[in-house]
Amino acid sequence: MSFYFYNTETRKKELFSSLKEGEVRIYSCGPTVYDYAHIGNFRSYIFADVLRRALKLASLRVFHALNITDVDDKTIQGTLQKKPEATLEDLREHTAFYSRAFWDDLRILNIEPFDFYPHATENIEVMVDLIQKLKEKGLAYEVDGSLYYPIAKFPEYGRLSHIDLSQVKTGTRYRTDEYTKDDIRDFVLWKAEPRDFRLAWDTPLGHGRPGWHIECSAMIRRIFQGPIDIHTGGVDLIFPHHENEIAQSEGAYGKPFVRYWLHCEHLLVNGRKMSKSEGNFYTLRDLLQKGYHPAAIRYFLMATHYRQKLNFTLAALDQSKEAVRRILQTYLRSQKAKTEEKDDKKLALSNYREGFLRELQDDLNMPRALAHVFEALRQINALLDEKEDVLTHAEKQEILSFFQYIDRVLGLLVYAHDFDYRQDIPPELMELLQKRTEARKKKDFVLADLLREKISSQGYRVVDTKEGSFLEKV
RNA sequence: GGUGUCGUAGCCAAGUGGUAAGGCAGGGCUCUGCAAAAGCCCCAUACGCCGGUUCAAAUCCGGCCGACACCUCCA
Repeated sequence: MSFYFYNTETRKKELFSSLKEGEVRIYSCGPTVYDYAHIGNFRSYIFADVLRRALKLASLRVFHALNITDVDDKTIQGTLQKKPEATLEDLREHTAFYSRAFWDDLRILNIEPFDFYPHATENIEVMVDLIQKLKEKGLAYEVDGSLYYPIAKFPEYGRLSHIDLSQVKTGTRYRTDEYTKDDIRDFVLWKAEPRDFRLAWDTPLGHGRPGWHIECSAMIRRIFQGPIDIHTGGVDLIFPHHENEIAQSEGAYGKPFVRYWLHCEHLLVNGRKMSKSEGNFYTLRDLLQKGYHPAAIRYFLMATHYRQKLNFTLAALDQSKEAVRRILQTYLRSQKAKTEEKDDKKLALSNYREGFLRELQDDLNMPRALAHVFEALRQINALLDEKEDVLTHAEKQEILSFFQYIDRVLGLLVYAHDFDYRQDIPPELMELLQKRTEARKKKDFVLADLLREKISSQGYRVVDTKEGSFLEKV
């Protein structure tokens, strides 16, 4: 069994093979740390997470980098706003704040740590080297100290985004006369800054700072020393960002750069792209504050196929929570099941397990993978019903190992505790429950129901089972 | 204007030539003093509209309608 991925460059689902057998090198475009990331951004990181987890589930070794853009117009602007005389140290402080917020968010969403987190500001030299290489090859020209890439000299420019350059609009959306570039579609490699501007570096290229696109090309080179297998990002990066990366990397090294380009579709709000500039975004913090659970958010973001636009609504988040609850409820129930001394086994989950992986291998078809999970849940619950929560060791093992297996990709079990409501009950409520139990024994149902209402008014519900009564926080 | 994507049940969402996965909601049942919770079962003759190809189409082709995205910083 092998993976198939939809490659943006060929617009086809292709059989995946890595450069080095058994190993996969991935680079995912990460955040610019000028503000809190919104959950649309996180869709793309969850996608990267699911990708790496799926590859690992299939026993491949993954080397995965996520870059942190910590210098650009926005980070500089933010720093200067706080302190007009800001230095690079201030820039670092400013971006460190949002970096930390970003790490927190990744952890909250249970996104596995990546292997490399290259920061742009820590790779200035590498970028300078790359730009110099481009200069040597005649793939950079200077205007007023800044360096630009002449796309006319890279004949394959446009092959990723399938943009026909002759069709690109000119004159209407650009005011051509404002540009000093030879061709308005050329992009900047190095931006020269005035001597007294302190948020810049002194390099052999002069005093200035790198253009945005160069960082990915340079850092990929530094980390992987050559071509990579998979490059991911949101669809909005296809053009021009990734197109420019290709021009830079292949232009400089004359070798293929990326084997498979995978792009994740946008998260929408009311049918429109969630974005900072539109102002229609939610951060993870916003949603947590509204009381939504990280597990519901993680599930919501990964349950739809990554190449499908996904419309965000709070109602959809509620639906996701119910789905997660169902998964975790069954997990907890299985975990709590008693065992009996028999060695027969009345269920086999291997079909679901194999189906789960098979669907993921088909271009990460998570909706189908999840369908297998829910079908398995039905089997498991039916067995637990039939055997009144007493399983054989073999059965319990089969079930728990199934959960462990799917969770290597789903990453939901860490939240199970939060869905196990029967804990941390205030003592006074336990007393009321006790009184109710006594009332029921005496068949004083009027009093019992009164006590139940009292408890529920406190935000807890009474759950009667064969083993006795419990309280759950609603 | 160029390049693409999408339109499937009340909602979310797979399927892309062989007769509609899954989730949420809803209904029924089991359990219960009654409830609740939980579980099980049921729930689209139908895939935006109109034509065409085919033994067979949600799936391929053509047209139309609607929505969105990229072409500008953006995951």
